[in-house]
Amino acid sequence: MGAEARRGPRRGEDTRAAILEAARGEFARTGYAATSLRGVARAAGVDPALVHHYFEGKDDLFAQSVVLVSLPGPPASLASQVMEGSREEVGLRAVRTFLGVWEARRSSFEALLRSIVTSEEVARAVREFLTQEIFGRVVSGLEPGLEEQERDLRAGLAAAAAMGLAMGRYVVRLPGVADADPETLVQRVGPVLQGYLLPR
Amino acid sequence: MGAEARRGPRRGEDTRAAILEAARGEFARTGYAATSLRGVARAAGVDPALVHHYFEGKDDLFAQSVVLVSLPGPPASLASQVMEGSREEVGLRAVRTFLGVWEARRSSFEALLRSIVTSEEVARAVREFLTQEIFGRVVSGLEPGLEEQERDLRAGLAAAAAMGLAMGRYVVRLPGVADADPETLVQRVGPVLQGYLLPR
DNA sequence: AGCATATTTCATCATCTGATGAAACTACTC
DNA sequence: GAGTAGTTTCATCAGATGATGAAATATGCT
Repeated sequence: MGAEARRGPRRGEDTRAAILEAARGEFARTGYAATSLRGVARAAGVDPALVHHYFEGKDDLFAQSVVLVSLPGPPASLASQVMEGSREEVGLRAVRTFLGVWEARRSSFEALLRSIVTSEEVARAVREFLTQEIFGRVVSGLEPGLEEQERDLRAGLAAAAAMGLAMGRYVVRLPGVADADPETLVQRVGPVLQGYLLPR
Repeated sequence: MGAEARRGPRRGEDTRAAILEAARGEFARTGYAATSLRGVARAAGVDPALVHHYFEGKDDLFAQSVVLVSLPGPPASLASQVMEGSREEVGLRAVRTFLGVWEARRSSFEALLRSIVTSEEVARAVREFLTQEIFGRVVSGLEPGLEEQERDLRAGLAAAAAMGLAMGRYVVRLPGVADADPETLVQRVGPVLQGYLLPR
């Protein structure tokens, strides 16, 4: 007998934080659509109703646990961080910046990555973020007055290269890419982004 | 009154094919985990039990509708198709070959792509296919006797670039990449794969 | 002490999921 | 025409899911 869980607060435990942490893990494992609130509750060792007590629903939980954490700051500062310095090394700086952000927030970034595919909303957000906020600004900054089609192509190819690197390293875990030293990747992939952003 | 659906065969309709087609569409929209057999049945305008009548279960349906169709033939022939020709244009041929296969089987390929993220099994299969069957062979063929680490890195980077292109074009639909003419992509991305596979 | 507030659990809903067995129906063979 | 095999629908199951409202408990305030 006895194993009935007592109700009421448990001292010294930050349940909300535990739920957030568990949610990040679940979203990172299976993506938005396949993650269940009950699964999150189970992973957090908590009653499912508690998840609803702290968050409005699945959308809100995803926003709080993943999206808010994935961004290190305002997008514009990311873009300008990439732009700052010599034109010949934009590519290197871009890869270095991204890898830095990704590695530092690995699990929430992985969750975001896995959710691109399951949720059209997330896909749209990532598309707009990458093309408008980041690479669009960078390309326009490097070469103002470029016609729209060429600008989109350059920004898109750079974004695709970045996504490929992310997918290969965190989702598919390609040997050689998943276990490479970050700076190795910067040296190899940097010139590629450079070529996309500022052809010859 | 009247609206009860009659049982028994419907002449002239290939129901199994309709289910396969609907399944491909659903898997392509939301990936393996988020696709339900009932959703497939609904999309095919068919009773859910019929899906079970024709297929063993979700795994089987996925295998029949997506996996079997995604491969144009034995992997080895894909690899040799890429190798055939001048060394200086392996990159171009690789991108051209892949884009050709993808465009021709777009919806089943999209389903595969979306399922990489939701199913660890699919991810493993894709990883092994890309690194061992395709780019592993290509790199080894181009430069035999390369040490394992370097071979994995080159193959992995090439695979990552290909996946990025696929994600950008079919899943995230980056403007500039999603709507580009295939040959434009070949011309821009080809040199990148070339650089990964055969550095300088 | 007593009271208010926030936290946690329980019980329950309607809905969806994959799955199965049986019944109705059609088309074909003899 | 009777019978058989294959196709389709229906009824139903157990389990999971998102969600809600109410009860129980602990903590902090006065």
